Amino acid sequence: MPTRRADSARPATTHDVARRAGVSQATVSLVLGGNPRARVSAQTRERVVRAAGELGYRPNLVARGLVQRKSYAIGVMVPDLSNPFFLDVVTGVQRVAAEAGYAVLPGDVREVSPQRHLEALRARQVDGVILDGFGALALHEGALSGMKVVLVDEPSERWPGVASDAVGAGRLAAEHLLGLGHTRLAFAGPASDVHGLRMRERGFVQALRQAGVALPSERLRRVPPTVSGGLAAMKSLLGLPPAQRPTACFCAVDLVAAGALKACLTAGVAVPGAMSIVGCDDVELARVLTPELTTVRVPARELGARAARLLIRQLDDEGGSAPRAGRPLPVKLVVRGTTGPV
Amino acid sequence: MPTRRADSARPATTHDVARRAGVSQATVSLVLGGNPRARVSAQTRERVVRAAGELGYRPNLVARGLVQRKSYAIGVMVPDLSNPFFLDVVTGVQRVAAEAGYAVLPGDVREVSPQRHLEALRARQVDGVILDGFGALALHEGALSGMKVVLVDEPSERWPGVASDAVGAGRLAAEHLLGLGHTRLAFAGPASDVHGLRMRERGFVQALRQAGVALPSERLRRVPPTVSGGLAAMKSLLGLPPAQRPTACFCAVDLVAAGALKACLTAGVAVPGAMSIVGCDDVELARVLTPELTTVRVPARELGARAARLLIRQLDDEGGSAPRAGRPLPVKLVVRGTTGPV
DNA sequence: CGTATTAGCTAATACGTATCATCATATGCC
DNA sequence: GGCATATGATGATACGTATTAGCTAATACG
Repeated sequence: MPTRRADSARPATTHDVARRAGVSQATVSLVLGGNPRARVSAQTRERVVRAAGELGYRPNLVARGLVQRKSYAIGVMVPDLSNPFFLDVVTGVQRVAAEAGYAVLPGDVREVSPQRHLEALRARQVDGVILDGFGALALHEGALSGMKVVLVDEPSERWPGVASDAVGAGRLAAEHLLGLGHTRLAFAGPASDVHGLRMRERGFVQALRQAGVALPSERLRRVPPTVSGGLAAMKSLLGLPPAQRPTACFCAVDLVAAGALKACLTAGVAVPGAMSIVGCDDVELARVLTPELTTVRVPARELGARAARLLIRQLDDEGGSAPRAGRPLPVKLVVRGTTGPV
Repeated sequence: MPTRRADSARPATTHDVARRAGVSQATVSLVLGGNPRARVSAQTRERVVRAAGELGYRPNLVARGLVQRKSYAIGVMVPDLSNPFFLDVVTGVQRVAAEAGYAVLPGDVREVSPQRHLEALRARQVDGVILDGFGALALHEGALSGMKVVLVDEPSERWPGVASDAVGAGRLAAEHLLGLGHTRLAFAGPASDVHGLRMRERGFVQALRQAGVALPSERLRRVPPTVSGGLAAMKSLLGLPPAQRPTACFCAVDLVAAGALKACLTAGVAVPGAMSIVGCDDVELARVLTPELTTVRVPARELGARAARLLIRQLDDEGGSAPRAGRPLPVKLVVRGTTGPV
């Protein structure tokens, strides 16, 4: 009890392996460490590998990180992980990060402020950060100084980013509804200044204007990007006098569309008979609803995957110049059950 | 270009602070490091704090972790983060972990095997792991050897854990449906050997048996714990000859219930008129559906929070004995729109 | 006044790995 | 055989922090 022997519960280190294999710690590091092109004879290599196996050696990434000044971890921050869209983005990041040997520290911002979260990530020496859904708000802070950053759906001069064709998304929704003969249209979108969402609205409005269709402000609803936000928006739209009441509504976020649909169904308004609804994102929920939601698919996973590739390339190229963003990812209209002719 | 001066972009270290404050590195560590009860004069403390502020010093958690043999990070593994229930569990963990100064590395298992993920967590020197929804499968592996572990909804002799009253959940669902006069009942649940879900089934079956109501195997459906699983299950139940067709169904997972509901609605089967449906979990989705889902609320966040507290107490008590699990968390029937009399 | 105690600070070391300069040995070539 | 070179392994050092033993100066005590 008082004396504590060499604790076998303590994980084996390169020193332990070296001792057992009869070589130096440096040699062990060369054999088991990163670069496989180290000059080590096949014989000693074999001895080291065997000893490592026998001791159950696992490299300590913390120690490695300290000396290499690299943690092989990246952070990703989104506004709300409970929105499946953002979860998909993170999943996309995770997939390519895992392949490249990077861990991902996902950050929701519901619980803790972006600034604090960024500080935590920095303290843990993440090699870079992917930011999705933050307006100029968080970006102008010096909180990002000295960090490698990739933005999602947020154009910037300072940092590279990836984006989806948000304007196109709004446009597609508008054209679809116009094509069905709707002229009294409504829009429900988040009040936030998230750039991507603003662009969806802009695309929608632009297409309407080009078609000579008006979007009066009483049919514009700015609500939180949640189901209850959509619920409130549609309730209020349904309360308009018949002459102003829309026959179709574009919701810039699927969750909002889900709320809008629910408002209609509980109010006895037939969908798509009396009200057509178009969402945007194409989250899994869209196919769970009845009727299934017509929406614009935004390739969330691909968005995340590209962001991760962009960041990791930047990291592996050892301070190489930040690569420029590619073209916006195309979006696609997916017609399902919530839209129909007037 | 060739010569590289002291790079001011490199974050300040305790040495830098020490130099600027005119004290030793050790003193800086005493002032800024963990324990605030270090004996340092107010004067030097002030000098150090100011110097740190001027240099924008941030402690390097990697280095600290190396010497303290503690990373202040915990891992949490769930089967599927896209299931909001598990996301809620993780959120609960995150909340209390953040308070205690721990970071959380959430792990989905859809992309990478549990074993690989555990290895990654171990390599990053996490201080402990919270495991949810893994059967005996992953547990009997030696992959957990030497790790501090807390289980969620999975009883074990070896590791402490927290649990919800899964048997009670099944029971509540049964009693509710029996109370409405249903006697031809069905069950749809995951085929997996996840213990918590099995117990939900057991509670349901037990309560039926006590009421003298049979649950013949043709009204038992084992499907993946997803929406499409529920869809398939209900489709197949609706295909039964009228004499065998159930008038109500308990789905052990809300997602399955959502699929079941959709199957009914698209088949023109009135809910709750011709079919009552009870889910389990009470995820947000339950209130998005129309009609809203009657379900049994399982306190996911609280489950995660307790698991985190259990783990962190274990960690802070410096190898203290693993605390025993408390009582199962109570569950609660939430009657909404998918159940009604026969 | 001499000694014991304490407060306040520092030098040295450790954590586990990567990496570089160095050294010993083997091989090539004329 | 003698020299240049390539190969294979090692010792030493660094990464940024925590921590302990120990040192100095000041204070307490008899």
